[in-house]
Amino acid sequence: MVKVTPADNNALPEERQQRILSRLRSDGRVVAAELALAFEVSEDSIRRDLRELAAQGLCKRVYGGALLPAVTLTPLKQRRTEHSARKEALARKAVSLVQAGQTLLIDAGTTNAAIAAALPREAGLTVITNAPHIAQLLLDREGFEVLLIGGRIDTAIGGTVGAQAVEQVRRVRADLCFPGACAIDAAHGLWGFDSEEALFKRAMIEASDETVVVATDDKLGAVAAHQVSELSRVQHLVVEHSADRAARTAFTSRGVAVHRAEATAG
Amino acid sequence: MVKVTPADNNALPEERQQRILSRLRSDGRVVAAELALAFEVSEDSIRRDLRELAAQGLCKRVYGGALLPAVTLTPLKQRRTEHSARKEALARKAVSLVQAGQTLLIDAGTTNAAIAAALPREAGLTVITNAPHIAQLLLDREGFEVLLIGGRIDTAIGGTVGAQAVEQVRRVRADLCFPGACAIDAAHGLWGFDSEEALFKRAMIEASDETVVVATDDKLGAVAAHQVSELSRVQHLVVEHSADRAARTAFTSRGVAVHRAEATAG
DNA sequence: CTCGTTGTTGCATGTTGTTGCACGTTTCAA
DNA sequence: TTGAAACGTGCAACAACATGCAACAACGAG
Repeated sequence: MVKVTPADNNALPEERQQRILSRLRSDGRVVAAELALAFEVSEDSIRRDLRELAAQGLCKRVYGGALLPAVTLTPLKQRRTEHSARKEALARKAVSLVQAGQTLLIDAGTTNAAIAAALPREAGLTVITNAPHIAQLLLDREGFEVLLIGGRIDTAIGGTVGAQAVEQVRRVRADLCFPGACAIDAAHGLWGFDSEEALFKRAMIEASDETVVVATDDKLGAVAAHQVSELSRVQHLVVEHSADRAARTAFTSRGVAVHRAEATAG
Repeated sequence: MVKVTPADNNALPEERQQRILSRLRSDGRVVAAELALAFEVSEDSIRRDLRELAAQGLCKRVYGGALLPAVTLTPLKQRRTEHSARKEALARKAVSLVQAGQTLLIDAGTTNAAIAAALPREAGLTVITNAPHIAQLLLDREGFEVLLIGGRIDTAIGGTVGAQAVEQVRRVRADLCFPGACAIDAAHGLWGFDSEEALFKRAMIEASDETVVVATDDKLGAVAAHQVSELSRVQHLVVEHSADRAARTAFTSRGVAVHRAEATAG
């Protein structure tokens, strides 16, 4: 059985590659011959597409078609070591929104790990997180009440997502939540790369009184595949010092309090 | 009964190998003739697949099909770790009880962290743990399926205990469990220092087919405040090389398989 | 409008990977 | 010991592949 989207037959080359990727992500595999039939191009062109996608690490070519790339696409450990000054500046500004005695819901992610590391000790904070790395970090520093969200860990995310995690988040209540931002756009709100991830972030936001989105420049105005929530559920946005002025006012005019991090030394 | 995924019949060659591996991991064994039928290829092709998988150490070929490979101990790499040589020796012996494809329930604790660090990669192991430190350790090494037990983290224990954690453990099933031992006594069984901790360990044992207690010398024959379980629920006991002979036979005579770690170099 | 450039496409070429079969060998159980 | 089933190997047929090339459309500069 071969799915044929109405417009598959006359797609632009780049558009065709996107559609191939989309099929790959939903089915886990694509067959060159089937794609050639669906897009009405020769298998040679399909092979060229797959070659390019593979060069970008977006698929793994195999005899007859392509599969999803091996899960080891995750240099998570490596990413974590990037203690960039920019993320620390963002984290310092984000932490200024936290008040003593509050309960925080902190998502997985390197930016959020920086925030957790910047939290004040001895402020009687309770932190709920789905990331073992963040939990560990806070345990080492002592002085925090830490609650762990259980479930299956997604290695690409570095934390738990999925039904079990969502169910647990629904049973807690937080003052502030820090959903990791994959993309945020003034018109369409907050976005995630992965479906499960987006559902989890949404649950986080619904379990919190206020939401703080901390976004590096590359995430501003971007849009990803799965919507997490409307912008109206976001009360605070923390951006880098270098963030575009127009982008900042776009959020401010929609009722989001925009906080600008200090300029970094470097 | 032979499971047949809808698309098994026309899988790409490499995809077919992945599916074979997947079957192997879930069933523990595969039969060449069945695979040939399911994938609609000749047994020759299946044999070629199994040969390749075996060459990568991902399966063990036997007459008629293939089995999961025997667990190969991780080469003793002299990495700088906080674990003492004694704990590493204990961990190596404990890991030898693990078979490829199994699901393990691992409690918090430094000894258990050493065990987690000694687990073989690429053996298709699923690890369920209540300790963020252990989860983090396995995520960094990659190649493991990790499930996190959520709940409030007890800072003294370094992992989650309490009602929520117990509830989650009740919903999983493991082949082997490693409850951290506070004290173990031939007459009275396994003991914990803390009430909540003991309840959690009991839940772990009840969720597992077999229980392995790994005990340093100081814990042998000791008794603590809260009983975790009778000795009858413990199938394996791993002790140090230096463990008292009388203490060892006391456990052996009660039906517990006692495994003695190698003598440490230092 | 014309021309050159660029990018895409399909085709022809030779190469590589995969498959099933034949044949001789090994394994296992009766 | 014997026979059937499973196995390894070599081989030929075939499908998928990479590469080079020419045709063609889209596009911008002159």
